Amino acid sequence: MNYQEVGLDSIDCRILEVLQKDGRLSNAELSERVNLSASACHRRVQRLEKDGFIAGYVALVDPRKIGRKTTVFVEITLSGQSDEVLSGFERAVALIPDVLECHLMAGSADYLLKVVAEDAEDFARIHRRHLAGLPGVQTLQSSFSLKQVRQTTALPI
Amino acid sequence: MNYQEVGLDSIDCRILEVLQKDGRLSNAELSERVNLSASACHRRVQRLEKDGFIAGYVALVDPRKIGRKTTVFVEITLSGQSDEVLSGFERAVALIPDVLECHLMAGSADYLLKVVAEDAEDFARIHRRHLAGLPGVQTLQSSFSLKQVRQTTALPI
DNA sequence: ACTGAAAACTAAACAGA
DNA sequence: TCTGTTTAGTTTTCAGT
Repeated sequence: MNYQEVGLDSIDCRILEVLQKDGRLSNAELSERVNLSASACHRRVQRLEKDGFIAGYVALVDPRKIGRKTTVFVEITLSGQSDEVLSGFERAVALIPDVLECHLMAGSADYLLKVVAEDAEDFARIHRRHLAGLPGVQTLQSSFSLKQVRQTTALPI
Repeated sequence: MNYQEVGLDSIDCRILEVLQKDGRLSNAELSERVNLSASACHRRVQRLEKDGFIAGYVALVDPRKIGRKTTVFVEITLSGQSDEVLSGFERAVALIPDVLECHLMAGSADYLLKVVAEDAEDFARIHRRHLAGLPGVQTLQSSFSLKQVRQTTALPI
């Protein structure tokens, strides 16, 4: 990344790198890791939060531990591509908690959804109860993930 | 979710729900939100961490703010599906920081990668420098996301 | 940008239901 | 065993230099 283009210096980058790995670091420890006084560090973090570089802090829950062992990618084609069809679909998708991601894809009017389910049977239920009934759906194709080889929330800085 | 099956009670679930939205809540405030004394709450959180329900805490960095405006899903077919080919591929993929996710997909020996880039040109660079040279790659198809309709790290509990 | 003090928070020990 | 109370030690926050 060329960090100067987005208004950061190398210490800001370092702060983001560290907090992306451990969002609960105390300011005291963070400041040590980036070689800054605690107060200077604290002010930088506040600025990064205020300016939206840090969108928030979250706890990551292990999906397998709570029984969500299955990830499915669903490709959906809509029957039309008017703004109403698209935004009606998007509003409806946003209400399904099992859908973690929804992307409008280039090329055709296709959406790619990332869905988490307990198992294949549970996905069938989600499919029936939530996906099949989405407004404007023309085709719908599901691909199951067998194994998550890599999964990170940390962006390269 | 049927939380009892995974060894949680309704308060544990509530804690996970809350921490998935705000991972930096103080124990004092968390305990208020879940109607528990601070110490009881604190012990539950520690248990959830120790038992791996909480995999960690992270700061979420806004990809657009740091210039990563483009998400691309890449579908890769390997030339073989022996364990060596697969694990060689997986080891190599894990070293590319631009690849946020890599899934082994059911059906064929296909992988689905989620890649973040600054723009299409930057993706072309990543493609050339990192993806094309991955061991065992047979075919490689890229789909660009035009718009992130929904993006959450919070699992439904 | 640093210092120091007040306020808030954490984490452990102890006690009761 | 689970919850609540107390307490000592940290950390955060903010005013002053």
